[in-house]
Amino acid sequence: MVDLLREHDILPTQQRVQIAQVLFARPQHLSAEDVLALVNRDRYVASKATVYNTLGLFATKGLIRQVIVDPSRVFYDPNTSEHHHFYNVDTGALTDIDAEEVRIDRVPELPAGTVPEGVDVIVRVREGRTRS
Amino acid sequence: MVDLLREHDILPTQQRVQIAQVLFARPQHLSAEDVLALVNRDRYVASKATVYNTLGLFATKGLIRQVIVDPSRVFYDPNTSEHHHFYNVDTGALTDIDAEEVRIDRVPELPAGTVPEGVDVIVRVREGRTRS
DNA sequence: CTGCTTGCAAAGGCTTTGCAGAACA
DNA sequence: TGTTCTGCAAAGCCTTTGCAAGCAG
Repeated sequence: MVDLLREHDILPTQQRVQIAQVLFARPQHLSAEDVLALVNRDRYVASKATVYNTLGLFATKGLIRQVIVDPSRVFYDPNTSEHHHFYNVDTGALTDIDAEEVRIDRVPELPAGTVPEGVDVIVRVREGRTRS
Repeated sequence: MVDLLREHDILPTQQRVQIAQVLFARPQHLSAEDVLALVNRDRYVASKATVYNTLGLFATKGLIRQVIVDPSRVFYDPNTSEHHHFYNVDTGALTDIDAEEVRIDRVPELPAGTVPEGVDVIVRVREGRTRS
């Protein structure tokens, strides 16, 4: 974990290591509030300010990725490889979609003077019986 | 404009008609704050509360569409036909992508018990010289 | 008239910030 | 030791809400 941080030019402090461990414990999508709660579950590790600052830092350094699907909060995804998301608008559940499952036939020319940064595909779903 | 509202089961009040006129003046992507400013530009038409409530109502009724690309604010798009967006993370500029320009080869099976709600494709770009 | 809508101001949720003290190389 | 990080509390932003007065049908 310490090495992972170093590889991304992040000084591995106590708090950052603990926060990274929470994020990378398994593939998941956590809000800042989730991370704050999890990192301090057993014993006090980091303040709210530190959690927010650290998540922002990790995202900037490319260690994790922001998932923007809900205007009320940002989710953080430890999986930075190309993939997409289902978002259940009723429950808030966020699920991965493999990159291969979505073929983007080709994106039009980018606006002048811009370079690509990434492509997000969000498939919104809601609770409901599939007509069958 | 009045008819457009009626078709969507929206009681066409003064404020709602004015707000709709701002939104549908041309294809564009406006934040709530933008709408508030535009609708009151010449003379006072609607309060902040009414603008927010009205935008929410219009979105719920399918008259306009929310575009969620920035955690700090929601954009409203009068174009409800299938299409996608470029988002310039440096300038905040939002541009349309025609639906035909992006072919989604097929989305994987939806999570159990859910029905599709919509697909959003966001191509994030940033300022930069295209290496050429 | 009766119900829905509006507006004000206050509250709310999430996130950022200023600054002093603590940790790090 | 010099620099960077942490934490607290306060501030900030966008958005929602409660409630009384006003408008629509």
